Amino acid sequence: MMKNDTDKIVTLSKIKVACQSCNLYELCLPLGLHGEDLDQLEKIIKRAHPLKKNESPFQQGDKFQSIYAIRSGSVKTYTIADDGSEQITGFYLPGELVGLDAISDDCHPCTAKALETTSYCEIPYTALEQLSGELPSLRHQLLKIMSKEITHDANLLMLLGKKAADERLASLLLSLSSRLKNRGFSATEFHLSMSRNDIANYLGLAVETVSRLFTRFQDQGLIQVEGKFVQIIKLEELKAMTKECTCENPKMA
Amino acid sequence: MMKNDTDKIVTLSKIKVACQSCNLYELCLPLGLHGEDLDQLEKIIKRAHPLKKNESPFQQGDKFQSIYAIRSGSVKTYTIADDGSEQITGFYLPGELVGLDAISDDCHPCTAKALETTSYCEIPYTALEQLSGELPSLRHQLLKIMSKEITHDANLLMLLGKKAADERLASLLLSLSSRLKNRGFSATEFHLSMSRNDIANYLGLAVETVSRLFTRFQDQGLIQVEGKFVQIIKLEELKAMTKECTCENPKMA
DNA sequence: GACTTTTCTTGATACAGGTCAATGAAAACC
DNA sequence: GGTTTTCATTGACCTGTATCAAGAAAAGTC
Repeated sequence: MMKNDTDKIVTLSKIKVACQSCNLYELCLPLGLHGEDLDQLEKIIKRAHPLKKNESPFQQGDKFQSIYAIRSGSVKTYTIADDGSEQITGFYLPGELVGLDAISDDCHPCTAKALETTSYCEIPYTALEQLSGELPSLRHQLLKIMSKEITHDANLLMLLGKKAADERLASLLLSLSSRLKNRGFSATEFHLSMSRNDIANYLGLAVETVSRLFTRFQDQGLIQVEGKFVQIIKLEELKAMTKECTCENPKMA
Repeated sequence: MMKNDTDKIVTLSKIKVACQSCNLYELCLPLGLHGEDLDQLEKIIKRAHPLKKNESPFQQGDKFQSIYAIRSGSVKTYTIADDGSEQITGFYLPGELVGLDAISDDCHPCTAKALETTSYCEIPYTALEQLSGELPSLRHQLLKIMSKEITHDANLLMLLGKKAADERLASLLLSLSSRLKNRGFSATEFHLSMSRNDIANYLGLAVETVSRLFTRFQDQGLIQVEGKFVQIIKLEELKAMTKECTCENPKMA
């Protein structure tokens, strides 16, 4: 039963999709582009074969060539430290761009790996940077997306720096919920394409803690879990949870 | 004695400095620009009066107008959550750009505050975005700086997600050390312009923990501390500290 | 210079969440 | 279909760091 649901979500895509007809148009790079301009962008975009689960479009240390727009499926990015420990830096959903962190050093600081069957568009960066010189809308949108990535990371910092374990998990669930909603999926029922281990790693927790939290949330009637299938029952309470932090010092200026 | 040292570092700047003669040229936005192009960039840059300690160039929620390049001094950025708790998202040194996270929503998601007397250049964003269309080098450098910000945040995530308290403090000290070095200051002796409280907040720790760590590091002979003045004695050992993480699972693929 | 306020340090105690260990449940593989 | 391997859950225990409390040192203020 879960398998079927996953497939339903995953296999929306056909291999050959133009930006014009892509339902992610509003979320992705081409937002604001039309006619001739959009054609130009499409000309530089390569559409590759979908990735199978666990395949990587690029590895940490690879020379930076392209950024990648997820079309369907999902991807995680992670860095491996010198000591071999892995830190997941993000989960990416359809319409999101992966690889923007490679621009500064011309080399990918993290590895991307498909969490499930995932199709994507490859956008050669040199061409993109050049084209963004000619198309103000594209330039605008690119900078905007990069800025959003910075904001997102800053939020995550807040999360890892200050929040308790339950608030962290709640935040992740809410983030996925709202992003999925924006993409036309249900905000209240969805599949987690990542493992408990991935979630724990991302949130800076132990797997056991994450597992316990899922059952606790369920006991509290906040969510309904069955393996990777999650149903959010009390969205508002989850939201409240991420807000009412333990620390109560409103005097700080 | 500490006051004097601080002043020495802070008051390098004169109010009117053109990018051409600014010693931060290599680190800042104009990198790669010359002659005519550099003139164009300079034309849009405003140079404002220095900020006194605790003054803010912008506040959380302000409409986004400009990004800010620090010329001398230093700045912290922080967000205030709904519950009033504050999370510091970054410390910025000369040559670094503050406010890039505001591009995506056209509104500053954080407040910036001077940690000491700080001079800066204000760069109106609309003009910058437009100009970056005409000047490939500028466009390149802007994207690069934004990408670096993303990478930096990702590192910090790693820090807060996985590392123990002592590794976090070591990382911060090393980050400051190397950034100061790049800016022509000493890598081994410097002032912390931020309070212990700020450090603790940034690293997701309690002030008491930070304080204890400073004394412990000193007892271990790693550093020498006197208030805000820090001298790094064993740079290599500090570096080793940030690498040898507790978790030893090199089997993870 | 005395007074107030803030910042920093140090000690004692408590608890959230990590670690270890064991079992159950899915996937993956042959 | 059974076996192996990976993943998830649950319990018992322990440790690092937060919290509470109190004093010392700086930094502002008059």
